Amino acid sequence: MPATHPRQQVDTRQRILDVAERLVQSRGFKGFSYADVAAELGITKASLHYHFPGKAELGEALIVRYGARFMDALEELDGRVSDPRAKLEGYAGLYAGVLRGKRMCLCGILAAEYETLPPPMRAAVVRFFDENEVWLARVLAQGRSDATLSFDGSPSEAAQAIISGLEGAMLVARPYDDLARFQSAAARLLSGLST
Amino acid sequence: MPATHPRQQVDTRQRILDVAERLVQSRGFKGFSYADVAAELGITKASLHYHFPGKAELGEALIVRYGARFMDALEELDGRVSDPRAKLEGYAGLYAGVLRGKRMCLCGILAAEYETLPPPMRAAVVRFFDENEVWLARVLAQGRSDATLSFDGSPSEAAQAIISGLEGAMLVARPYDDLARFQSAAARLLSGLST
DNA sequence: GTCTATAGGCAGATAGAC
DNA sequence: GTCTATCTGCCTATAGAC
Repeated sequence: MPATHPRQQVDTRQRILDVAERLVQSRGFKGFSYADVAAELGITKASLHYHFPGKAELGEALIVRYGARFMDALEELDGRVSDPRAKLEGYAGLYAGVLRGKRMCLCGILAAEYETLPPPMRAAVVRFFDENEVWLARVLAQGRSDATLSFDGSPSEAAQAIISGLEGAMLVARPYDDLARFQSAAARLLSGLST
Repeated sequence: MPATHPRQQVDTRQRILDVAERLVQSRGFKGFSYADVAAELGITKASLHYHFPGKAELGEALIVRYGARFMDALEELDGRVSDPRAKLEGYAGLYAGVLRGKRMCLCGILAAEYETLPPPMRAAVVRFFDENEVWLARVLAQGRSDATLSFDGSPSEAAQAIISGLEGAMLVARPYDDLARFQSAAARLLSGLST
């Protein structure tokens, strides 16, 4: 089966996304420029515009890819472990992995810049949080039904608290460059759900 | 007792800080410009540079004033209520008040932009979190000693979890423009500390 | 696909008159 | 203290050659 796109173009597109993703996760969407990405890849700014017409389209593509990868990781987690409690630990571990790379969650940092984002990017950020909430709520509901987890309120509410708790833990841990600070807060979040 | 500075200058300086503070809390530090502030106050950009030589100095002054006001509010809270549990609710209420004004915590949004901040601003952001942690840890220690609160680990660790939990709850609630979402997460954070 | 060249705008900042 | 005028630099984006 032939590739649907010329290989070189696809590779360049992915490399652009890789560099831009790292820059956004560390410096924010307004904190990086086409010039930054171009310089790092050894190409020109004009070439970037061939792959992504504008910064808004690049930003949207970043969120879509990031969200898809995150969902893939959650599916992989579903296949690997069945215990709800272990799934939650795996979920927190995904965040820890991001922070280990000195990065903030892409959608967490974009949430901070939400007011200045173009509407398509705003919608994609909210979609990311919604998808996470759905996955977490399912795990929480399962855990409650088999009595491995215990919590007040609806699974969705509890899921929202986990998401915001982990995002906040990343946000604050990063200035301190202190992974343990994140781990401590994350463990505390999940321990409240144990039976 | 005469004012140490001419009244008009002081007022202008405060009005600059007021406008800039609101802009940073909604759009971020890189999301506003001297032109924005000047236009809103009906003065010129050049006048702003008289009061604050550069954006870095303006930003630092913003954090210092914000932190001082926050600490004042905590002192007022200490004088008004004595029950540790009520103090924590009052603490979360301060965050809720900020969010009600469609704003993010100043230092929370600056934490997201941390990598791009000038060093003096970085130090001031960390100082803000540290001061909050000290206050919270004292309340938590008191609550544990009089058995009105219960938690694992050190008061400082628990304090860090509260700060990051509330910051994250604001961060995520804002794209949804949903105060209830924040309140739900905040209540869940504090309920885990009750006896 | 990638380049050179450039447009057009906005950013932070300064000089100097009043 | 505030103004006008201006500078320099970086930004996103486009035109058109190769």
